[in-house]
Amino acid sequence: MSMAEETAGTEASPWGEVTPDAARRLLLAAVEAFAERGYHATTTRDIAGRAGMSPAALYIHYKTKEELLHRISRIGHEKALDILRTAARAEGSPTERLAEAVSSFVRWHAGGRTTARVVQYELDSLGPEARAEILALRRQVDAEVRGIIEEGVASGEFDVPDVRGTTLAVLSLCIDVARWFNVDGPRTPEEVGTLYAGLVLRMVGAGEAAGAAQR
Amino acid sequence: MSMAEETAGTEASPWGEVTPDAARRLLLAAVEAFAERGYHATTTRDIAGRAGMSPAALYIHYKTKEELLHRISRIGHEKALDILRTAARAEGSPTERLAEAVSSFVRWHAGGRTTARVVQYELDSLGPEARAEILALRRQVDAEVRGIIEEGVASGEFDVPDVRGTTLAVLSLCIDVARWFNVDGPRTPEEVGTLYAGLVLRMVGAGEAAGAAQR
DNA sequence: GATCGCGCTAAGCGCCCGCTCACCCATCCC
DNA sequence: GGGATGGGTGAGCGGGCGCTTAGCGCGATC
Repeated sequence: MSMAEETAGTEASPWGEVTPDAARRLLLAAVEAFAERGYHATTTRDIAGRAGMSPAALYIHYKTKEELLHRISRIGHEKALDILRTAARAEGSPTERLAEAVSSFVRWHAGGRTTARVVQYELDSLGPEARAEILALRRQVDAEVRGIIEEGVASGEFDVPDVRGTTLAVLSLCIDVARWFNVDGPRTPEEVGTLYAGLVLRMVGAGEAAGAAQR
Repeated sequence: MSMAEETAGTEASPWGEVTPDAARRLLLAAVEAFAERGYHATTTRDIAGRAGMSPAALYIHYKTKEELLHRISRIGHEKALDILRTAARAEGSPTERLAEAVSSFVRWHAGGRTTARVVQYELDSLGPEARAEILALRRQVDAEVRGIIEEGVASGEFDVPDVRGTTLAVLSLCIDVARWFNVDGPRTPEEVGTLYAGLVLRMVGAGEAAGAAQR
């Protein structure tokens, strides 16, 4: 009832694919609760209550509380991967594509902080098989960013001595936005995205070549 | 019994000041448990068991489970602040001091990943008053790093359009090391510290001035 | 308009949580 | 040697947890 405006601030929350309606409401309630208090501190009674249902209703749509987290995590990672893939496979130089990848990835983590928090920080609460599935998605995320950086190195635009380490650092920087970003703070997701894209280009040495060309 | 080698790998864990001995063993057990499973998923029975004591023994030394987390968090933040202060107030140019600050801060997060994880990621599990106290320490941490960057801008060594935002990004980058660093992984804390110091110097535009001077 | 099936609820099971309490046993002071 | 002190234990409390089950209301079907 109070979460109807969810579609407004966030960039088109990807929960549209979840059906039926009651299952989606429960998932949305779980995302909110997990983000606020963490998975283990959230009770099934709390989730059901936020969705306006009785505790037992949850188990009609999901086998366990963990299945809720698993579904949230998979959908979230797929969305994150989709964002990076779109940026990585767009037209343009590695510099342009890296900037777009970072800024859109950061925008997602800042704007959809609620979801991103759960997706990025509750991984350990999953069981072994579910975690393994999510880790495979993470490896694809890493490969996507590493690909852009490698292309930039190959083209001479970037100067990166340690590609794997720098990829790790870039992703780490973006992901941690979900931890500290505050919706009531002074910065919009767009501003943070722009700031971070600039910082990352410096990290890969993209400014130097551009600067040298200008001189 | 199995945690006697704690002093080996880690850089002189700061728990020496905690007395008596039983209280320190409980604190150490709590750090391990909180880092592995999170605060809410850890039971007092688990903590006491790791320390080789009965569940009731915990309440002789600590009023509640939360007091354990509070103590860990305060000691950890004080140690982190101490590390940054030492680097910030050393002799040398802003470039040298920023590099030393980042590399030592990162070494602490990687080497003492167990402690750092609890310190950096379980803040929300504290009550309002305890959290407020810790947040004050965090503001001092931020001010220390911002100070170095401001000096570098003033001296012309750095080129930083957004000092507050860049400070945030630098700290975020360092802190997130505690999330992904793996002791069994390919990198030592020293290597990550060196890598990150280089990346941060690029973020503040320190390479440019040096590069320009070399040309 | 009776039947069926599905989404949902009320009630509650068994378990384990944080925490307490009555008591134990070394050590130390006199 | 007797008594106080303080770190420690075993048993257990009230309560809240994840999850189950019996049954209810209601729209679709014929």
